[in-house]
Amino acid sequence: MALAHAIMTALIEDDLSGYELARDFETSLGFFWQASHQQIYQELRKLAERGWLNKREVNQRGKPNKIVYGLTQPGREALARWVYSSTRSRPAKDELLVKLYNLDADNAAHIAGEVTARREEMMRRLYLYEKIRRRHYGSPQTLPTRRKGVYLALVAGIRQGE
Amino acid sequence: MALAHAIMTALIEDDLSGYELARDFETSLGFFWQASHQQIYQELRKLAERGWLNKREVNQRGKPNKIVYGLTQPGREALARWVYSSTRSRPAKDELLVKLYNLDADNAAHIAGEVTARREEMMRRLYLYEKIRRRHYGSPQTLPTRRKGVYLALVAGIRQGE
DNA sequence: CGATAATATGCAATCATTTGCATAGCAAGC
DNA sequence: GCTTGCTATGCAAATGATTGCATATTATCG
Repeated sequence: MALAHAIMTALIEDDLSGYELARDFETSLGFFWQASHQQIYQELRKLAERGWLNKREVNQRGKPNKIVYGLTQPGREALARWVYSSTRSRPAKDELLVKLYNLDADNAAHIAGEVTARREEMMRRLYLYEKIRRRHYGSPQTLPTRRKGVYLALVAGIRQGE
Repeated sequence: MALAHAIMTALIEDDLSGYELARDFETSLGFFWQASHQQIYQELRKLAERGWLNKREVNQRGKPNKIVYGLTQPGREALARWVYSSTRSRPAKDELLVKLYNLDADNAAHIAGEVTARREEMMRRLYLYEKIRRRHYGSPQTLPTRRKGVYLALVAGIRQGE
């Protein structure tokens, strides 16, 4: 049930709609936990039913209305408990590395192309994360505790990407 | 359908039983694609039905009989085609980094413990992979093409682990 | 002889995730 | 007026993966 907790984590500081969550999951937290909008919408409803999130509809001008979710007290408590649960390290599944096991003279050019594409995508991502780090985490020692954790996750993500 | 192709990849050079595959998936290829024995047994039967693998029962002394699977010619062709299909980069889901977003004074010690455990596990793994690299991939330039690919995957895995 | 452990395979239920489709409001540009 | 694109939410079906259980053979140790 880690998606639920990833969503709640994204809601620690701000209330967000499903659409906003899905968008944010492509950056920031999405570096460590990706989810499609279908998954997110479903999970949000489940979490609201369970009482871990509250929902309110927000009327907007120029845009369709949205449903904004926020952490409830029981939600915050469940999240705090989850941190103490045992972490199962999900495997990093990577098709590209499996393809490398199939390298031969015929497919070498294709695989090299895929590796290049992967590297370029990662470089774009690293550029974005580096920018975030400089802008928001310039002096990590002075950050409040929770933000230090986010900083560490960011640095870990950058290292891994490199 | 990447599990199917990961399994076939594991069978490129050697015929293996489900049990042996499951064991191997904990090392080598399993660094890039993990699967439980239930998944593997099911997938093996599906692949055999589709004609991509052949199966034969092997009587053993001192152990229960096993069913050994091998790549058929259609299987090899399907695998070769798969290499050219587009790679969807599966996200690296990592609960531990999500937990870091929840860092506070209360849980800091617990999270630090989990980070340490992760690092130690990774160090053990890196030690193993380093050993494999030295023993089997000492002079990568002289390897046949396919083994060069495996070498590159190994190095990528080591770098990522570090 | 009994317990334990490794080998070896499998079913059934549930949960997680993806894929494909569907709808709808409004803005901006042609 | 039409198309395109972004915002916003959702259903249904299929696939992928985990969890819990079940079974059986043989070796080894006490």
